[in-house]
Amino acid sequence: MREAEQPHGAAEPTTASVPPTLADVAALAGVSRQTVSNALNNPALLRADTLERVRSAIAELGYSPNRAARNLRTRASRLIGLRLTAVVDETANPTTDRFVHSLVQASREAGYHVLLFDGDDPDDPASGYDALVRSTAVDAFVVTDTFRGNPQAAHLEASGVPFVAFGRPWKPAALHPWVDVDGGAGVAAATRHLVERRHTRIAWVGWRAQSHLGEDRRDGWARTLRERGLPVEGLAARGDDTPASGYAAASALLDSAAPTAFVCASDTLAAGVLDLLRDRGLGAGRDVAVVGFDDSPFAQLLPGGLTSVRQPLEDVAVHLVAQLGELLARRAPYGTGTLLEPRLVVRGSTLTR
Amino acid sequence: MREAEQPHGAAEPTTASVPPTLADVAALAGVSRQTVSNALNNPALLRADTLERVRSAIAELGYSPNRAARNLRTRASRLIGLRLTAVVDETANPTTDRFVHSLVQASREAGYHVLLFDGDDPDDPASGYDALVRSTAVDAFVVTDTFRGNPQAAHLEASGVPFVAFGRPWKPAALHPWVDVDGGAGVAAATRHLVERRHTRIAWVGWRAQSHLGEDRRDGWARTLRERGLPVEGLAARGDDTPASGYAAASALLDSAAPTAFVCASDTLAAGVLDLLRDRGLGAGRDVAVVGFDDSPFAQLLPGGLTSVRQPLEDVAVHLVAQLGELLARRAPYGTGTLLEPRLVVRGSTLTR
DNA sequence: TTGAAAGCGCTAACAC
DNA sequence: GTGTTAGCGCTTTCAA
Repeated sequence: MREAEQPHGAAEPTTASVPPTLADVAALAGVSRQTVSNALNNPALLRADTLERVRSAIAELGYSPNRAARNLRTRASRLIGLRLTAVVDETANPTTDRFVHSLVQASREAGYHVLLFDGDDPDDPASGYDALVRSTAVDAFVVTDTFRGNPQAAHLEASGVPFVAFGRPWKPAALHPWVDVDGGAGVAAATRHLVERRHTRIAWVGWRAQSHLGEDRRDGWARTLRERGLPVEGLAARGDDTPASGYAAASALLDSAAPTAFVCASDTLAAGVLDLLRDRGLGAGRDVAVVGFDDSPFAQLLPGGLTSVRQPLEDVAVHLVAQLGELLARRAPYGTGTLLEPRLVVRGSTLTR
Repeated sequence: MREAEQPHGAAEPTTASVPPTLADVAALAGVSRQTVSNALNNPALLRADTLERVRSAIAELGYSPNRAARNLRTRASRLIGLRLTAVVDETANPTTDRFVHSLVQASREAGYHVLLFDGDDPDDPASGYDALVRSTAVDAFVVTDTFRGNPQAAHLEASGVPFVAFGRPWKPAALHPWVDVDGGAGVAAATRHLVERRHTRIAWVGWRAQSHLGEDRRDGWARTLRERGLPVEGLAARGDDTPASGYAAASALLDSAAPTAFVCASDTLAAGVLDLLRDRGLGAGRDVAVVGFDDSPFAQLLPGGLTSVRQPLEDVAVHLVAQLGELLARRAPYGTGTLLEPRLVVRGSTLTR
C-alpha cells in the first residue's frame, strides 16, 4: 500500500509522474467526469460558469485526454498512415521531404498526426497496410505511388480501407479520392518559356514509356511544339531516371538533331544533360538551355541555377487531408479528383540567350 | 435494428467490417481469452498443441490485437515522436529525408512506429511535445536539433520525458543518451585527402562561431593543417549557410590568400564556392579543389560530382533506437553517448589535379 | 444542463 | 498450462 505516496499538493505542476485523468479534473472542478468530457467534446452543452470552472481545472492540472482510452472508445486513432517508399541508390528523393513536411502540417490543422511506416516485404502489396488497419492503428492512409499502377492501391480499395492517393488512379473506374499534379501542364509551361526565348529545336529527355507519369509530362512537351508548329520528330529520348541516362540521351540527340534546348522529365536527368554540355564545352543557358522537373535542391544550388518545374506539394497535402476528412466523415465522396498546376521556376539554365 | 445484418459465415475473410477481437479467436480456438493473449505475448507459457490451435485461429480470422486497447492496458503506445524542423527557404534539408527513413526502418525492427509532428509555436519550447506526452500518444522522442543549444531538450529533460538526442548535449552534465556524428573527424579526413593531393593552401568556408556544429567541423580542418605544418591564418571565412555566403567567402579568400582548395561546412556553401569558381573561369577539381559536407543530392548530381562528407545516418538511427530501447526498459542508461565517424565520398571536385 | 451506468478490447494478477 | 476477475480512461446511452 505504499505506492500511493502522493505529493503534498495534488494540483501542482508535477514532473511527469502519473498524468491526471478525467476523474482528477472532475474532482477539482466539483463536477462529474461526464461533464468534463462534455467540456472537451461538446462545450456548447455546458453552462458558461461550469465550463469556465472545468477549463481552469484542466489548465491547473495540465490535463490532456488519454489517447489510448479515447481511441478505444471512439474506434479512431486520428492517425494518418504514410508509407515511405524505398530510398533508391542512397539518394534522397527530392520531393519526399517537402511532401512529408507539408502533409504533417496539413494534418495537424485537421487534428491528425502522421504515422510513418515502410513495407517489410516489397513483394506483398498488403505489406504494412493490413496490420495497421486491422489493429486500428491508423484511420486512413495516404498512398503516394499509385501512378505507376502499383498493386497496393488496388489492394487497399478491395479491402475497403479508407485512403486517398497522391497520383491519378491507375484505372478509369477507381473509386478513391485522389490529388495529383498536372505534370503535362508544367512541362508545357516550360516548353512555352523556351519557345518565347526563340528556341525552335527543343528536345525531350524522359523516361521509358511504361511510366504514366513520364508520358504525362512528355505530352506537355509534344503538345506545345505541335501547337507552335515546331518539330517533334527525332527530338525525344527515353531512359532510366539517372544522370548517366540523361548524359547519353543528350549526347545522342545533340549529334542527331542539334537541339538548342532540353526539357527533362526530372532534375536528375537534367543533371546528366548538364554534365554532357560541360564535357562538350557548351555553356548551360548560354549555348544550350536546360529545364528540369521537381525544383530539387540541386536545381536551386547549381551554379547559375537550373530552371525547373516545381510541384505545389503544400497544396497537394492540404487537398489530400481535406478529402480524407470528408471520406472519414461520411461515406460519400468517392470518385473525387483534384488536379493542381505546377509552377515554372526560371533560373540561369534557360536565361542567358 | 437493421444494422446488424451479419454475413453468413463469421469466419470468412470479410472485407473490413468489424475486426475480430481476442474473444473471437478464443471462441474459435476453444480456449479462454487469456490464453490467446498469452499466445501473443508469452508463447512459452503455452503447450505446443494449444499454441498451434490458437495460432491457426488467429490466422484464420486475420486477427491483429487492437492497438488502442493494448495501449490503454500497457500504458505504452510503441510510438516514437519525431518533430520535423521547419523547412527553411522552401529548400529541402538534405539530411532530413535520409534520416527519417533510417529512423523508420530502425524503429520498425524494434517494434516501434514513428509519429511525426511539428511545433505549432516555435517560441514555445514545449510546443507539441507536452501535449503528446501528457496524452500518452508517444512513448519517447527523438530530438534532432540539440546541437544549437535549443531549449527543447532542456525542457524535455526537466519534465522527465524519455528522449534521445541526435546531437551532442548542449551542456556537459546532460543526463540523456545521445548519438552524434564526429563532424571534426569528417572534415579532418577531407583535409588530409587534400593534403595528399599536394594542396598546401587549404581554406575553410564555414558558419558563424555561435554554431557548435560549425566549430566542431572547423576544428577538424584547423587541427589537420597544424599537424601537417600548413598555414591556417587568414584562410578561414564564416557566414550564413547560403550559397551567397559561400560565394562571397570564396571571393574574398581567393583575393587575399590564394588558396588552391576549399573545405566547406556544408554542400550549400560549397555550391556558392563552385559558383564563384565558374564566374572566375576556374575549373572545380582542375584548378581549385572543393569539398562539401552532407553528401546531398546536389553533391551527387553536380556535373563531375562534389566531394563531400557523408554522415552515417542509418547507423545513427540504429543507435538512437537501441538507446531508446534501453531507456524505456530500465531507468538506467542515462549519460550514454555515441560518436560515429562520417565517411568521405571522393568525386570530381577534388580529383583532376 | 448535469450525473450514473455500461462497456470499448486488452493484459496483469491470481486461482485452478 | 489454463481460466477467472478486474480495471486501464474514456465516451455514449439514458435518466434526473
